[in-house]
Amino acid sequence: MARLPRSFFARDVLEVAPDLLGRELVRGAVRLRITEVEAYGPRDTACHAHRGRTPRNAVMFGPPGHAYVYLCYGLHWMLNVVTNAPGEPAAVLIRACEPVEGLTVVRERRGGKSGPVLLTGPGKVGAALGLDGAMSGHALYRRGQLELHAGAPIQPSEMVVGPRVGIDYAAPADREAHHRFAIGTSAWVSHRKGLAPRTAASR
DNA sequence: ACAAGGATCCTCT
DNA sequence: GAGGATCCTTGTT
Repeated sequence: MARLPRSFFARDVLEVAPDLLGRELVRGAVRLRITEVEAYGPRDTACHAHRGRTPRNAVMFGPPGHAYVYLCYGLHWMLNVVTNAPGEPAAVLIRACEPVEGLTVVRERRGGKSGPVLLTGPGKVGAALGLDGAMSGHALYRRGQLELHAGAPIQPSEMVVGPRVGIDYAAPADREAHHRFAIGTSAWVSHRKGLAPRTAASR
């Protein structure tokens, strides 16, 4: 299966995020279909980069198509995909996936669990892929340790949207913005209550 | 050099 | 629904 080209990522984060649904993350024997994402962009107080460039978030200011991996709460590694033009910090957080291949390895990395609890949450996705800080900055469009394959994009009618999770520190408008996107028909989605079909008015 | 807090997860109740 | 785990990043002294 084909990797997504670098040009795929060189668009606005709000365009790339929903387009990542149905795409596939590949690391070794593990292949995961993306089911839920969140967009974090420039002029967004929920984004790690909103106060400017720091050692941690520098990757977000770099070229699109690279992984931004960071440690959350001291123990969870989170995977983001950098978008937009260089100098314009933005990234898509991968919040949930559905296993396609390598379920045995995923179970091992996730403490022997099974079912949606395996992969519904950004820390779980990071664990299932065996990620850590060494993967931050890695180019996803090249052949390598971690790749992003084209898979199959979803139908617009399958998509549900809602506010992002765990960003109480952000400005009200950013907290309420519907920047979370998921596959409504999938069981592999976290915090489903906050999600609903996109209305005509919100497009 | 220090203190505060975090884009979460798991286990209990 | 609540609380602890666990440690890095950041802003401040």
